[in-house]
Amino acid sequence: MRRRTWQRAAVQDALTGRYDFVSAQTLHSQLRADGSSIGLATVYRALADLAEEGEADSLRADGESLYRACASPGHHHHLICRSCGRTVEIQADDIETWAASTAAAHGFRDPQHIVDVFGTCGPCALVGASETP
Amino acid sequence: MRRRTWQRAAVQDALTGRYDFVSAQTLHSQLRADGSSIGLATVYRALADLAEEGEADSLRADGESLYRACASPGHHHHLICRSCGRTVEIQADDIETWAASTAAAHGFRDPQHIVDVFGTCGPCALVGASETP
DNA sequence: ACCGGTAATGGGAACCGTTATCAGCTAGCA
DNA sequence: TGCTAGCTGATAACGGTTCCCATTACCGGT
Ligand SMILES: [Mn+2]
Ligand SMILES: [Mn+2]
Ligand SMILES: [Zn+2]
Ligand SMILES: [Zn+2]
Repeated sequence: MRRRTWQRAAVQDALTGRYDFVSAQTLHSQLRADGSSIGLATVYRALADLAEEGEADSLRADGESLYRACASPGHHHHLICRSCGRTVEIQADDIETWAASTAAAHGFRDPQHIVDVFGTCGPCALVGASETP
Repeated sequence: MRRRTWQRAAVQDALTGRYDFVSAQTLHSQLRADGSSIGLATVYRALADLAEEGEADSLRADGESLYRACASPGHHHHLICRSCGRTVEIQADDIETWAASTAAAHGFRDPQHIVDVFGTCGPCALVGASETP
């Protein structure tokens, strides 16, 4: 069974309180700055568990894993600001059927797909690439 | 200017001689096994250069960069076998326009997208997940 | 409330892919 | 055939992640 610890709750709360994708190390720093004594390894474990349970989405960018507590419960994709990390959740049935039919057309079974769109969001485009509103 | 060394040629040849995505370390091991004295750092540099020149495509999987000498010169995506790495190059104009319009619809500029499909190819489905034909 | 077992924690070491360093080498050119 | 700037490769360093393991604390049973 999976025990409920204040550390897991803290990670989940910190994640839910953000609008962007965040790394384990960033989240750990934030928690420490807020006075928590949580360990880095625990943050890694909690995020991995949340992702496994479907409570968080994860993606890899710049060689690190980023996590986000998504509002949409089902399968969806992301439109992510390169500058500030602001994320929009995207539902696209066309993509789902395209991926499935493309795989089938080439004799590939059990298709999965990775679809992510990156760009510069409106606020970041105004302010310039350096700051992060 | 960029010099032409036997090391770069060896990396390019080794890459062209494969049908799958490979890591720098795997390619280095293969070259060494074939009698070459090429260094690991050189393989990393050569692959990075080939990718920059558009001679090779790269993607990240399981925390490592994989490279492939693609036949299609322009922008395209990949259908990749999880088991053996066999890769099919995919052209999908629908996806291109979808990604661009989705980004624009949410006020995101300079959109880029990552679209990869993974599955089990025909031969691998027959043989079972353990072997790699 | 009190155990007892057992999953979870956390600090540090280990791991692993990748990049930086730098002395020696060599492709390309006059 | 020399010059020289770019290239090579052994090794050290780096950064994110995972492992290790002694200690802690959650939780079901009493
Ligand atoms: Mn999808
Ligand atoms: Mn595309
Ligand atoms: Zn932004
Ligand atoms: Zn296959």
